[in-house]
Amino acid sequence: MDAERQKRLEARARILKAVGNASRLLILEELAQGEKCVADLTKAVGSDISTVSKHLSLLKSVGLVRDEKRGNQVFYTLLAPCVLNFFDCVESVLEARVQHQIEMMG
Amino acid sequence: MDAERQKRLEARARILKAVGNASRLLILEELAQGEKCVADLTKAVGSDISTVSKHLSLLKSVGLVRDEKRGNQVFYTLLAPCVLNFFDCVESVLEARVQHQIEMMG
DNA sequence: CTCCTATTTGCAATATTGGCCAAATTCCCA
DNA sequence: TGGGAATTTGGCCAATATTGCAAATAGGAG
Repeated sequence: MDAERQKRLEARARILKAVGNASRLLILEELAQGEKCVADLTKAVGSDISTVSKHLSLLKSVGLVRDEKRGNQVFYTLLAPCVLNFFDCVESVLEARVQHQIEMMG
Repeated sequence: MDAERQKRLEARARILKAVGNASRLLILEELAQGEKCVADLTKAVGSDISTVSKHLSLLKSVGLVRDEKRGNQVFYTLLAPCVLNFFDCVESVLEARVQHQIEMMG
């Protein structure tokens, strides 16, 4: 595979990989409702705050969210709401899988 | 986070994770042109055929592709072309990132 | 300045992934 | 039945990812 294509695919993969994690998906869902601070997101996710902070920093590094410090808290905002459209496609894949499993049983 | 939501998010994450890898993205792009056998995909990807076979089996396990044995070769088909729509969103994120970097420099 | 709160960073432990090689499997053809 | 080609599977290793704890940092209030 040529190097140019390789680079392009790796750039894409980096973003998609960021979305391929349950905790980060939860964070994105929460942020879809509007900006949230790290503490709020930590409550929602249920892991250590340092873990959540790292997830956020990853999402930020790929450009999916933005952070803004106000007082001593940091608020995160969803930058690419289009990622939420992924989910329709993903759901359709899940449903097709279930359908397929039912057929296999019959 | 409640267990139901957790499960739903993990199911989604599994699918998205499958897409978050450069080799697998390449495979999906190739399959977007029509069905291909493992050997053809191996040529395109450039890793060992056993590696490509494992990528394919992962893509199949999450329901993104289907396989069909004909003779002694196995042909893979893209089942969820909607994943290709992800890429527009991903591209927009990439471009926004570049834009942001330019602003930072100015 | 000092304390308190919110967040990030460094570190170590553990888990997962991606890759290759070798062996097993499957199917065709003689 | 035996051999050869295509693919999958198992084993193993290196690289990467995920997590929590503890320490560092940044900001606001007194």
